[in-house]
Amino acid sequence: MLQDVSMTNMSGVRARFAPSPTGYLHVGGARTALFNWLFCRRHGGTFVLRIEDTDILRNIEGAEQKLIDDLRWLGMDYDEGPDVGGPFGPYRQSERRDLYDAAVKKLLAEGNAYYAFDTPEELDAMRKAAEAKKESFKYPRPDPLPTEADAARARAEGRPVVVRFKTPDAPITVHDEILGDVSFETGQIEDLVIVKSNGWPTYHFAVVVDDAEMQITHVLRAQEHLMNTPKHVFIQRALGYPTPKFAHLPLVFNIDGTKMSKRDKHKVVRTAVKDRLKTKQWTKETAAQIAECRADAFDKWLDKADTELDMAQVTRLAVAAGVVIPEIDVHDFRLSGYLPEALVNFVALIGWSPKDDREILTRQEMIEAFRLEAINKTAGRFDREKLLAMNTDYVAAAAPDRLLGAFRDWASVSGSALSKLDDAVAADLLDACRGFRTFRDLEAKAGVLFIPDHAVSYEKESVKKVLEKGEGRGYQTLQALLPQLDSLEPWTVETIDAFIRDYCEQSGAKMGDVAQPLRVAVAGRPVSPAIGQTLVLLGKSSTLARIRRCLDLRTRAM
RNA sequence: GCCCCCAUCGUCUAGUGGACUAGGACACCGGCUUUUCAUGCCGGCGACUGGGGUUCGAAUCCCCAUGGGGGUGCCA
Repeated sequence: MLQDVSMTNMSGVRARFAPSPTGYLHVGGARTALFNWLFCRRHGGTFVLRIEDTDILRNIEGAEQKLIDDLRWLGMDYDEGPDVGGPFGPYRQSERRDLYDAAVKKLLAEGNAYYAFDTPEELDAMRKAAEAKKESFKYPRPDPLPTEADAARARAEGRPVVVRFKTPDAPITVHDEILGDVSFETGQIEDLVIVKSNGWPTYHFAVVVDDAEMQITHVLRAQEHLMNTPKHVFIQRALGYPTPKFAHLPLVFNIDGTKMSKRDKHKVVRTAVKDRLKTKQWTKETAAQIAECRADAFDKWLDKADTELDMAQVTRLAVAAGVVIPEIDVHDFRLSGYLPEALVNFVALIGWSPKDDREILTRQEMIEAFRLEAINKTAGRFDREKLLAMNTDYVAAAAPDRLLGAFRDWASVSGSALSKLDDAVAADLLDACRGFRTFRDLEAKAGVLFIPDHAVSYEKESVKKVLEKGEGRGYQTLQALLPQLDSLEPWTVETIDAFIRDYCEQSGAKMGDVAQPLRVAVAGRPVSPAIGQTLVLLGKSSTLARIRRCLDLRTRAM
C-alpha cells in the first residue's frame, strides 16, 4: 500500500480538506479546499478528503454527499476519501474511534492528560466569575491529578467525565508558511478537553491523531485556526508525532466586511419582510401564509431566530418580497447559474495571485502558478460584482459544447422549465442570448418563449408604451405584420430580419417601431433576444398565436 | 478584558529600498456600438492609515499609535 502511494507521489506532499458534514459546502470552505487541491496538484502530492463528524449531534443527514457533489462540481478531485477509499482509511472520523481511544490511553498513561468531572453549569459559572473579575478564564488544573479510581467514582455518581490535555508549562513558537513565526507565552493555553463526556474526541484531538495517522505533511486551513495551532503542536509532541507544515489562509468576508454566514440569507429576507410590514403592504398573517408556516414560528423568525423557518419557507417570502437571497454556499451559485470554472477562478484570487496581471486562468495555469509564498496575509472580501463579471467572461469564452453541458446541469439542478429543451434548441437559445451573465439571467430573458402561449402575461407599462401609444400605433403595426408573417417562408433568422428590414424601408418605420411591438406581443415585455432570434426560438405558429392573442386581448379590453 | 494576526484605489490585487508622476481587474462616471435587455469598445475618477525612526533614498525595513479581524466551547 505505502509503496503504491510513494510511486505516484514523488514529492511526498499530502494535504487534506477536512469539512464537517453540517450542510452544503460554504464558499469559504471551497476556497480552503481549492488551495489544498492546487497545492497538491502543483507538487504532485496526494489530496485527501476527510469527514470530521465527531460532533454526532451536529451531523446532518445527507450533508456528506452534498459536500462531495459540490467538490465534484467544482472539479476538485481527491485521491483519498470516504467514497473512494485509500490506504489510510477510513476517512470518516466517526469510524476511527479506536485510534483516538488508543491515543488518549497513551496520553493518560504517560501523565500528559487527565480526567475532569465538571458539569457544563460549573464551567459556565467559573467563566462568568472570571469575566466579572475581568480576568481571562483558564481551567484550573487539579493537584494532584485525578486517578483512574476518581474517574470511576465520578462516573458512578453520574458526573460527566472528560479528558483534558495537560498543556506543558512552556512557551511555544509555531512556524506558519504564510505568517512566519507566531509565539505564545507560557500559560497562554489552557488544558483543553480532548475527549468529551460522550467518549468522542474533540476536534483538536481527532485532527492531530488523523493528520498524523494519515501522514499529512501540510495543513492548509483558515486563519481562524491559528490560535489552535499551538494546542495541536503540543499534543503532537506528547504523542510523538511529527509536526506538519502549517499555512493559515486569510479569511473571506462579505463585501461589507461582515462574516459570510448562512444567516445572511435570513437577514436579507427578514429586512425585506420587515419593510413590507412597516409600510403595511403585508400583515403578519399574510406573511405567515406566504411562508406557509405557523404564525408563532413566523414571529420568532422575525425576531432573529433563524432556525424557526426553513429555506423553502424563507425562499417563498423572498420571492414574494422581491428580494434575491444572497448566495453563500457553493450550491447557491450552482443554482444561480454560475459556471464552476468561473467560481473557482474567482475564489482562487481571494488571498492569492499569480503575481502578474493575469486574472483569467485555467485550472492548469493556476496549478502551475500556485505557490504558498504567494498567499496573502490579508483577509479578503467576496465581491459578487466581480464574480458576475468574471462569469460573464467565462460564458462568453466557453466552447459551445461546454456551455451546453453547463446549461444542462444548471437546468436540471435548478428545476428550470428549460431543462425540457432538446439539445438543438438549447444550443440556439444559448447562441441567441450571447452576452448573458448567468443561466438564471438567460432564463429571465428568454424563458417566456418556452411557456404555453396562453400563459404569456402582458406587462402593463410596456403595453401602454409600445402598443397603445400614438392611438395604438403598435397594434396597427402588428395588424399589418400579421398576414405577411403568416406567409413568410422559410422561418429563419435571416428571412425574418430581411422581412422586417424591408417592411421598415417601405413603410418608413424605424426598426424599433416594428421590433418592439412584436417583442411585447410575443414576450409580454420589451425584453427578449434579438427579434429574429426571438421569433425563431418561438417558432412560427406560436409567434402568430401570440400576436393574435395580443390583438384579441386588446379588442376585449375595449 | 486577555491572547494572536493583519494594514496599497470602494473591492480583489501588483509592488520585497531607487525602474512608482504606484500597475492591472471589478465597481463607479462619461462616451460609442445596438431593433429591446444585456454584451462589447474607448476614456475618466480613484490608494500606499497616522506618527516617529533607519537610509543618500522608503509603499517596501524597525518602533509606537490607530483601525480591522480572529481566538478565548465537552463546535469544527
